[in-house]
Amino acid sequence: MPDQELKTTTPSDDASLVDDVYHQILLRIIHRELPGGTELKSTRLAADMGVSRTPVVQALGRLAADGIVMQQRNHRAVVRENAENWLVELHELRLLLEPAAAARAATRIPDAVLEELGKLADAASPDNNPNWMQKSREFDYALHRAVAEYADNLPLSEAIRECWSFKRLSYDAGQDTEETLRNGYEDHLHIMKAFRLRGPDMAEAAMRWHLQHAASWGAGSRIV
Amino acid sequence: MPDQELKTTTPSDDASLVDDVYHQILLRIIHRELPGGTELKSTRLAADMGVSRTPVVQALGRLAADGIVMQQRNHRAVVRENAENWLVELHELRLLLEPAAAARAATRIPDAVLEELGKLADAASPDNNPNWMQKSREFDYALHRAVAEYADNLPLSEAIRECWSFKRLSYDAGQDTEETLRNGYEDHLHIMKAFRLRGPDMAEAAMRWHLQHAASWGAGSRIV
DNA sequence: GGCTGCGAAAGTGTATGCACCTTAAAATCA
DNA sequence: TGATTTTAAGGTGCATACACTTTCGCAGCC
Repeated sequence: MPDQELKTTTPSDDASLVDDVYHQILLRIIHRELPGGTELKSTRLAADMGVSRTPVVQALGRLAADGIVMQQRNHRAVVRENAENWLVELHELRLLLEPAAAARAATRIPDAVLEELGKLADAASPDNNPNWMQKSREFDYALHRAVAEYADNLPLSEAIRECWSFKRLSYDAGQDTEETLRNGYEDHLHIMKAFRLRGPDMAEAAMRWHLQHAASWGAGSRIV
Repeated sequence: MPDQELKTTTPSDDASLVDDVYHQILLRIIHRELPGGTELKSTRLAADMGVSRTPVVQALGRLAADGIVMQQRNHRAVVRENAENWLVELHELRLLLEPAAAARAATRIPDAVLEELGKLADAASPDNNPNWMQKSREFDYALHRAVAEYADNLPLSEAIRECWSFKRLSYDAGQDTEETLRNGYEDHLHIMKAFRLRGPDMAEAAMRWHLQHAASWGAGSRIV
């Protein structure tokens, strides 16, 4: 049992081995290190990562549920064709989900939450703060997460949340430049304004603009 | 040559134990037998179902990934509030996904597949066949599945496929009446016509009509 | 009586074991 | 040689084992 535990991505608990393994495999797929068609053997992966087969099997199960990997009973899991483009294609899905969610959230998000988001927005203002970039990412995340939560539809929320769990992959890889963050910040303020005015259509439009805008500067095109 | 004489379990096992467990738990949640807030202990569930803890843990992991259950490390999984309405709320998600997918599929679905679907449609015609109801369900499934597949966007396809994996729960519970099937059949023919004409907007409209129509006769409202 | 702290019982995450299935390579036959 | 059967190696699904964590009941204490 070669236990080569690198102190990399896990600063503390709350992340189980399964999550860890899941992300590692996913990253290797997206990096085209494990291209479509590759067979993923739980034994091999377990040995490579220095863990037992159990968490690997669980991670593969989740990847299969996500549709990133295909798994026939008693057969090895296989990386799905085009899985490398997952993050890119995901952007189109967000374009379907998030504007609709924003419209729903516009009339439901509580004032208190709105105020809280406003504070985060202030803290993230580029001309306000030295490390506004990190704050801006936090604001971004909080805003989209609030949209998901107050869309008041569990499957929709979860679909969006899952999109974001993938999006964070590119975040964590430090994919965003100062320019994109600044652009995003402006868009987010528009969404906030729509929320403050409680306008579903405005919120939907602002969100759609934001996502299409983001696509134009390559939010999904150049993933890591 | 293949020695098909096996003694273990049921002969028709293409479904693993974890799928089985997953569905059982989900059904019990939707039936409100395990209402929101209920703690799900892998040990108890395993004992109840007469399996080991391993497949139960995996099933719980998938339910957590779906957002139906929440799971903190080293804590018991707990059924999410409002999870009982999952299938109902899912319909709204389909309303976002499937029309868009139909529009995309309209220009991409191959002629051969269209023809194949046409055959299924004929076989499912109510005034054509004694057991048209079963055929109609098959046609329904094949059509929606084709929409997902030829939308040509992996995450979108998978989101739809997952919606359907849930929808089948109500199917399998024999939830559909002759009336609803007949209504659905008509709608499906319209979608087919839009596909044959290669009209994205038509396909989108036909699919949207179908889903809203279905909602009106309670496709999701009265689940099992 | 209500808190607080402690210890046993129960639960969780992960590793390991085992029976069966797949796969790939060796062995056999034309 | 090339096709086909046999066999060994390796993989999969599930069960079980075990260290560690949480939960819960029950003393003692104010």
